[in-house]
Amino acid sequence: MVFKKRANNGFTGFQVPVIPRAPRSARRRGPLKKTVDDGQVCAFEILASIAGKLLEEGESSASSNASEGNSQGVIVENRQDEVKPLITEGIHPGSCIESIFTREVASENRDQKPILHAKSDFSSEKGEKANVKTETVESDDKYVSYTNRLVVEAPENFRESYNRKIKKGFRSDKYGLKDRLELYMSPSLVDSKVNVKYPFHRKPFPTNSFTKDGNDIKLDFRDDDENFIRCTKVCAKSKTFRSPRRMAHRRIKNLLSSKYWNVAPKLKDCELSRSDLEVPLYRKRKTSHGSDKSRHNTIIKRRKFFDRVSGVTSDGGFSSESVSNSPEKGNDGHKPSSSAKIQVTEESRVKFSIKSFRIPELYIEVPETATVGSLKRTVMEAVMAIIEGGMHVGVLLQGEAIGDDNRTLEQTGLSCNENLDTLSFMLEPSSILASPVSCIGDPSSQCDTSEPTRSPETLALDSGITDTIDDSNLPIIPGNLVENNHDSAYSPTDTIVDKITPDSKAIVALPASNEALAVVPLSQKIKRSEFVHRRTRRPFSVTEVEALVHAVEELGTGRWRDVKLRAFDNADHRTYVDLKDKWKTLVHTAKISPQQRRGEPVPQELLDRVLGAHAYWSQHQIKQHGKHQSGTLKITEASAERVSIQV
DNA sequence: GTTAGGG
DNA sequence: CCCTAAC
Repeated sequence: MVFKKRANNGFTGFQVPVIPRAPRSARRRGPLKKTVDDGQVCAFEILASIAGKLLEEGESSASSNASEGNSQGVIVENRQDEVKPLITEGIHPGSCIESIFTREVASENRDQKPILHAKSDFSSEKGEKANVKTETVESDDKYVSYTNRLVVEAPENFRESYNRKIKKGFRSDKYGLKDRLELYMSPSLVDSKVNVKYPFHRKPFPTNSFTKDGNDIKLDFRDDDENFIRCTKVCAKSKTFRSPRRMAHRRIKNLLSSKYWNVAPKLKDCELSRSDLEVPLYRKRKTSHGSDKSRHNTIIKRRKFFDRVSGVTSDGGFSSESVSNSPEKGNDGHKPSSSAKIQVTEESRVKFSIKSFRIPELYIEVPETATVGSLKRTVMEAVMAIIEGGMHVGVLLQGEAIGDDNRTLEQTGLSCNENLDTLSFMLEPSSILASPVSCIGDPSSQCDTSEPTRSPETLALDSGITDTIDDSNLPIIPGNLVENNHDSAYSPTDTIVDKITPDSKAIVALPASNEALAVVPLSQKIKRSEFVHRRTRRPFSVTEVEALVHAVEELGTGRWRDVKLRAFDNADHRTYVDLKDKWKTLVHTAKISPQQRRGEPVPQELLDRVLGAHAYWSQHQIKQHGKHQSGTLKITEASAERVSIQV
């Protein structure tokens, strides 16, 4: 494994892959495709490709609209007097691809079930037909009565030939599909607005989507037939997972459940091969990576990067195998260059198999009208944002970070089964992006996770990072990151693992072999991380400003908690301190000339109200003291007054 | 835990 | 947005 560092930029191992020119959102998604183990995203991508292709070919306006950009969705207004095909969409054979039709109706109209006719003629060149059926899921959401899901199942042979074609290239003209799937909405749906979503439509992306050439890490994911097959299989059974039932969920919180990225490295084996006793006691460090082979290398099987939505399985992502371009590629292993000062009396192998990394708590908010597709993208971007920032690995033993990176596994007690049970790995984002994604505010606005996640911060590790990290015996232990390049092998340069807090958004890998343990180690006794990074910047939208102003007008400027509760109770990412700060800047903004203002312009009307409220509460704060509601000011005059003075 | 204010 | 003193 060769992690190279970029000049002055610290550890960049897990930054975004360099993907050519493409919309950011598209780029972000890239890496995921090949990384999903269970194939879900894989399926999505395939579908996306097909859909994209078909849409390209499609003549309908809906189709062409949808194929633009990332195609968040197309709204088709159904006319009463006609039954017209709403969409033409490609379906991934063998999978339960959903074609999401949400019907937005008021609750009183719920009895009027939408009818979705699926005219299927999804057949391969050989004439194998796919089964197409629709399922209508009744939503418990008031505004989305029904969601129709389209399920397409193709015979095995169909699937395979299909996939084979896919494999040859997404741009192939032949997908083995003769016909398209056409959906008709029943006339009974008159005058209800029907959203036709293309949740999975995306641009095809290159096969080697997670690559970084040059001096940086190169992660190369390549699918093979096996993957595709597995992919489809899994998809078939993952229906429920993708059920759009709750697509209108107002706030999806704890979407990914686990509070930390803890997960379980499955420590299958802990085998100590006693065959390497000839290893020298003192091994001279070699900074040249891996020229010196040895069996002392760590074996990490490569897996996919993500484990469903909720999981980043890492072992692939970080494994040496993934770094296919390292000069040492093909080498059986590398001498643990960093072990120079380590006394190795016998060489043993400890195998680590990290099953997956889960994603920490993510807060996501989307409008009720958001599509499942956009939700997925949102989650995806949130996840990618975290990953892009780069990560570090820490090792926890029985919940406690192993601080001494110079110790050998053996010395640390990691070479015996007992301890392996309580071993956990931890990924820490270099830049915190804990929960940056949200789409509250006006629903019309695109659910665009703006703000590219801040560029990875330079880490404390910076100076300590090695130019190359050998795929040595401790590849996932920070010590390697820190030590390799330094002769002072014993200098306690380890700062990472030392302090990690439960809310440090760390990703922790836990032994999967023991479910019970999967929850244990991280929660306690972990110290605070030094890598407490800033939250991502999230500019207030006009809508939010409006809400804030309104609340302050009523509550005054000294009750931020109340303001929060009243106006931002469901916006978890806005703390009352945030609101207070925002108000502060609002007041400032209102006072300066429009030319000096930056960011999304706040309507002057709002700024006027800000000044008005500010003035009012400045004067009335003292009087108000104990009282509460009475303060509901009528600052109309005050405002005007103020404005005239100010302007 | 909240507020208020400087950074 | 962060940090923290002060309550």
